[in-house]
Amino acid sequence: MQVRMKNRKDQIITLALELLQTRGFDSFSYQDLSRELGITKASIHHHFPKKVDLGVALCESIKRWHDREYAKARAIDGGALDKMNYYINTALRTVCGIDKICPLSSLHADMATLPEEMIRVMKKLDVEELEFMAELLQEGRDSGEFNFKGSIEAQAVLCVMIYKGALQYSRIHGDQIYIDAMQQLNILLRGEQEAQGKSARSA
Amino acid sequence: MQVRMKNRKDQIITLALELLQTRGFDSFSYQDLSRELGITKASIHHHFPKKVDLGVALCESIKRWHDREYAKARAIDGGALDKMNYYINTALRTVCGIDKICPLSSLHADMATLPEEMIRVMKKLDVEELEFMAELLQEGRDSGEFNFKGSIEAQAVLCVMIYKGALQYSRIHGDQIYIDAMQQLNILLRGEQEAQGKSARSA
DNA sequence: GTCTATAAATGGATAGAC
DNA sequence: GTCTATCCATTTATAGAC
Repeated sequence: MQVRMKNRKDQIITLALELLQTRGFDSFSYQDLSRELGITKASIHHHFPKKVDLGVALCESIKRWHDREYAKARAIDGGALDKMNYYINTALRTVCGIDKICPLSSLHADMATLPEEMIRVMKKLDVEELEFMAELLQEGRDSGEFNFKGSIEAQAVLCVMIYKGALQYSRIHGDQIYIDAMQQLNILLRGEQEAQGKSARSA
Repeated sequence: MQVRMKNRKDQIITLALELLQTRGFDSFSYQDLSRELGITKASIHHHFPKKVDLGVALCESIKRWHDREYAKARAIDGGALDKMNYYINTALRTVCGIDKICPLSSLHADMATLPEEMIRVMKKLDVEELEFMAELLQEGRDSGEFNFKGSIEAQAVLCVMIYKGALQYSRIHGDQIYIDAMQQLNILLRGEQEAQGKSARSA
């Protein structure tokens, strides 16, 4: 599956990220990593002495992923909806596959048991994601592509909750619920306009 | 805090539910329960031999809570929005307080590690919640109180994702994000109408 | 960087006395 | 229904050899 090309540290992070998204930070162990990588627990401890070290590395990895995907989305040749679509339905959807949730959602759920260091980064990642959404919403509203009511900030909050929730629910109830949620989000953003034809039907 | 009036079994369930909402099913132990209740682990095992037994009891408790609150909401003397408001902003918001998430959201996050028995009930609870939302949305649309676009089912999915997400985010980022999300949900449901005055401003 | 070995603590669980 | 005592597996973590 994975073309053994990265160094061990990156291999561990890649696998740990996957386990974070499927089981949660508390619910995967050094033993899980050791088994799947074919090295001992002690070796993992060599790269990440304490689990919190691994946790912080995971947060940093998520941060890099975010920055990379925000940049790719911004570079999309198209409107705000195209950019948002790329981020949600290509970028996020791809790292989640059929059985994983957004890594940030996973951290949210484990909040009460996470070390303080991880909480701080997690909060920052949340804020950055909301700012990115707000940026796209502003762009879409300015261009006339979007027609939602209410403040940009409140709408950004709504968007994030919807697509993260859709990923969580689709893991349990299958693809259709994700499709439903995304289609409804589309309608919601476009406001008065039609979903497909963009043909304004002003009463 | 808790007026020692219920039997042990109920005391355990009450506390376990709280721990489920704060830490997640995998991340609280018989030891946690034992410590806070002042009885030994062995005593807890007497009431719930295996943890899955406790888990199933928790699911059943959530189910009873749901049925009770759905009934109370339906009995509200008012429109669909009042009923929805009761369920979300009174019932759910109260059991979550400032530091807890919706118990069903907690189970969602732990999905990969939960025993099959719990998954089955969890799915059923999800479906029932979506049906309840759909019922309120239908009522509101019929009465003209709501003006959202798209199918009832898709909109129900959206609502659930929004209020559950709002509870998760507010635990991390404080009340304001919850208020923002709820206000935006309100606007979204009323559609063309104004949020407060209900004065139709049909262009 | 990886291993063996091992420690110390925790978690789920059971047996049997009171 | 609650306790003491105990078991076994797992988890995080460290020491030290190769």
